[in-house]
Amino acid sequence: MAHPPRSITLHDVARDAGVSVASASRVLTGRFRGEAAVAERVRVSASRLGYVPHGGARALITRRAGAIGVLLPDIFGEFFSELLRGADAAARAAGCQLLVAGAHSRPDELVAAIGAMRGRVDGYLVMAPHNGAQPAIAQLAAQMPVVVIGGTAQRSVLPSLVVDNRGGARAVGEHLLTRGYQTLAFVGGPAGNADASARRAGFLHALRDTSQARSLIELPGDFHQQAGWDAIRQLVRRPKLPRALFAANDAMAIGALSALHEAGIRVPDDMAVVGFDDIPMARFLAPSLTTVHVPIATLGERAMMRLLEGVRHGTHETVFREVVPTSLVHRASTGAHVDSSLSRGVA
Amino acid sequence: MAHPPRSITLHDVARDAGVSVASASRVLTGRFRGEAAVAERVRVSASRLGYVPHGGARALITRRAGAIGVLLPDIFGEFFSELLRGADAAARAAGCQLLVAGAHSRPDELVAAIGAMRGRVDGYLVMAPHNGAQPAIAQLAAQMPVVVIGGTAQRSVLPSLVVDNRGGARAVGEHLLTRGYQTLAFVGGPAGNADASARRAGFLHALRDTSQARSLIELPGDFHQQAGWDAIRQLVRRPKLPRALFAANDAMAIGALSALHEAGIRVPDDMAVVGFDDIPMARFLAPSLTTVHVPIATLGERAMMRLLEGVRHGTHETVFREVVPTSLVHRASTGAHVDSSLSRGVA
DNA sequence: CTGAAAGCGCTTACAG
DNA sequence: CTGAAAGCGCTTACAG
Repeated sequence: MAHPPRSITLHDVARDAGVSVASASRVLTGRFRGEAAVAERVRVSASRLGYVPHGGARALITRRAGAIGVLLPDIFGEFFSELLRGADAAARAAGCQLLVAGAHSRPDELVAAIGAMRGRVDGYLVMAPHNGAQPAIAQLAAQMPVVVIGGTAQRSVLPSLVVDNRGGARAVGEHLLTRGYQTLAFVGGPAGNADASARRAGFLHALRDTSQARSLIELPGDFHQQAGWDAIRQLVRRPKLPRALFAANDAMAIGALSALHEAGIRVPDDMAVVGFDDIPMARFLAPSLTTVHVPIATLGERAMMRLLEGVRHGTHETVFREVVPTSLVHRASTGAHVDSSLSRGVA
Repeated sequence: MAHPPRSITLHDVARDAGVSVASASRVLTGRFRGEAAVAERVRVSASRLGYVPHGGARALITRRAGAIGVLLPDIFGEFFSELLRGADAAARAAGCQLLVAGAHSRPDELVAAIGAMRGRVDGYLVMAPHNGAQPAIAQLAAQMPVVVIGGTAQRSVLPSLVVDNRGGARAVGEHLLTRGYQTLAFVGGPAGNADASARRAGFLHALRDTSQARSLIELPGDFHQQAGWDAIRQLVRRPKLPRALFAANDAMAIGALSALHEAGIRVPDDMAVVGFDDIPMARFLAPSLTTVHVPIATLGERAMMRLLEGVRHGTHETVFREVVPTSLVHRASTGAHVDSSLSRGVA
């Protein structure tokens, strides 16, 4: 293992500026109370020598790593880049780094990732929608500030930010019923995924609340586009096509639109399609996708802000549950008017 | 600032196991040569006390941070999550963490992000397609292992992995000409973006190489969906529509498909559309998108692997330029047959 | 093999 | 105000 050439330390800067390391440290951390000229000399030396503080040494003494661990279930799709974008913005505003790890589908992988970050982060932002991950997260939260995003069981006692999945899905059900759709299909999310379950529950709730006659076909899914595609392939084999399809997320709705297009089934004329998430691309689909808007970047940002509060005040015992509201966005895939904001340059 | 309760240190483990910290350290880092029973005692103590090494202290003494800084121009869209996924996989395989920072459009922001990571990373993976960022990166590379992904100027002397933009774009031009399209439009990328320039150059090259009469309309773009949408709005105002559109990336092609759909212009019958990147969603568009395949996750993975090599051997002086090949994928948006791999469950 | 000790680079009481 | 010194938690020559 070759070592990088020994880099410039505070000692070098201090000597160059003719002061003690203590004074140099004070200047550079803004705690210096002496003559301005001396401070200036230190700053000049530091920048001329290209000094950069050693993060590890600083973390050792300040007991603050200056970084937040971000654990994602899997890194793919627009959803996660949006979430990360929000978290990154909030962390940067607080001068904090992001240590990111993705692709944890099994609880033991999550535990391993948590362990690998120990000692180098001040807290964790965790997205682990699978119910099996709960115990590991709860244990972590007992020792460190943790904020969970989405997908916690109802009775969870973890600090968490959750999307109003039930409310959003219920609005979808009501919308479809109001528009007179009687035969419906639902493509679900991964088994054991709390967000997916809540969306299903909300949708069923809306259907139950009506006296209208209606039928519902449920199809399995996993949040990937292919699942939406497969769902349509299943449906076309049936004697009668349902008039509306609700996919538990946008990616599957996109897959469904693709298969419908290929099968020559018109949307929304022959079948209406609704998604969930409102990823940035949803409005640019053909036809544009009616979906439940989730403020994804804001979700990441809020979660990070609350986590940083906990880190700052050492109050990681505080349990809270903040629900982020959702709203149904009517677009062309359910026959609504085309979203006019497009022409106003909203990206 | 509240401090977390002082955590378990190696000292605690050593005392609990009845050995010196040196021996405890040796056991835990696999350098212990004594009795197996002693080693076992240390391991038991460590796990019972919930010991986790302090990353900062370890970095201080080993001069290895165990993390790689990843600098992205902006975190959005499927492209970046794919790239990150590949980089994450390679880093994890090497037991390395990812310190991620995004949204650097201006060179000075990039410099700031680099500075903030100094002392806590062993190397940098940089994606900074804007030409103005070159000097900052070159300076960085003189001191630390760096690998640049995509978008470097032709004569760059930085270790880099670049996509074969020219070749891919040229194939698009040739394909369109071969199919007899004579009136073409091109939507470019951001000004000063090296990837975008190379794609334009490759496309123009193909058009120049033919004796066929043809016309080309160039439209400005910025890699966002909206730009593709706007491009179509521009084109429909003209007296005559071009027969084929090439967008410098998939996001803009998606925006174009959306606007074409809304305008009632059929794809590919009235206008063929081609993108670049082959993001996972491309095959699920309606119609499915003909585009240039870029192995995005592989790109991130390869780049990380080469970077880690440099870190391991301290050979960050080695300059290389690895070109990742691209290939044109024919789908429905240019009238090709529908991609049959869909039905084989490829997500 | 094993432990006492030095030292990585930094910040911060503690004296002066 | 300012500097010498202690010490954060760890690894690794160096003796024994």
